[in-house]
Amino acid sequence: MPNQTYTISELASEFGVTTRAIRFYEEKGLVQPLREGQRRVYTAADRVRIKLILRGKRIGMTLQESVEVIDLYDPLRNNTEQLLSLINTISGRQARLLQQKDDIDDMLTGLSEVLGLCEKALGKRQKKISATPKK
Amino acid sequence: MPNQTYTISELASEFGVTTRAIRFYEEKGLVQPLREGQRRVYTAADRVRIKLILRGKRIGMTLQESVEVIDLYDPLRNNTEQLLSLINTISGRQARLLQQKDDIDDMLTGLSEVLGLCEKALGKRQKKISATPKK
DNA sequence: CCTTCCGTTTACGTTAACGTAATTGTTTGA
DNA sequence: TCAAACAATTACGTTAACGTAAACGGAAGG
Repeated sequence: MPNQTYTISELASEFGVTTRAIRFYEEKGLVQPLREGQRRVYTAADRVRIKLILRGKRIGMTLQESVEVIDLYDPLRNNTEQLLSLINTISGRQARLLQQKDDIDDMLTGLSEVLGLCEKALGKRQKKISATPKK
Repeated sequence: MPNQTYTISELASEFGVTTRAIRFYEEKGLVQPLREGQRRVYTAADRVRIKLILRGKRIGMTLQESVEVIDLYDPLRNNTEQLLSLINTISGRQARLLQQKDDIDDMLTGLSEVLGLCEKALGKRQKKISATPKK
């Protein structure tokens, strides 16, 4: 079954968003589902696009930025100038992503430290508790 | 010089934001600089808070989320219930951050592939060019 | 036949995070 | 002394990304 299709509410519930959101993405030109009469019919490719858009959102990209990144994959340009500019675009994006990874690592480190303090504080209490009669 | 202070425009230019943004953060209660007459005077602690807020922004957190995370560090709660809830909060946040790292890694992988294709395409041209007379 | 579920369109509302004036001090170097 | 630079307050404007509501259509089931 290679050409599976999806309804809007299937995708909405799969991705945990509202149908309104998906229609909004269409308004903005991010996806262009087929129609069966009035009803929207989403292909596997549409589904992937939406998935990538939501991935972008999770790391703080705007919808426009997400499509920009997605569009880096497709038409595979021709002339040298375009290729060089594409390389620059990609490099810039990679730099930002690496910065984000650093930010995340810093935050994770901080949270782990706090977590350690919490457990230490709880540990003291647990000792007290475990010294009390069981059950 | 342990108690260095900063003016609003110093911090603004250091962090690459506008003074309006920093005043906005104050409106929202994210920082509370001292005053010297009318003028705002920022301590090193204020500066760090702003830095952390901007770090949060870079990875897609709202200002409120950023302060929530920052506030995880300070008052180091007392009773067991609070500690357990704090641990849950932290764990949830860590999970989100790990998800974000995965998202970023996926995107980085994709971009590297496209970059590879670009360079391959350019390589072919370079061969042609390097076969032409130099200078 | 009637209700109950999808689904569609249209349109106004909302929140976050500032931008952009306009106006009014205050200090400071020529 | 006076303009230039920096700061403050007030207030309206803007963009993104949907939320929410109203009103309507087809189809499926009891």
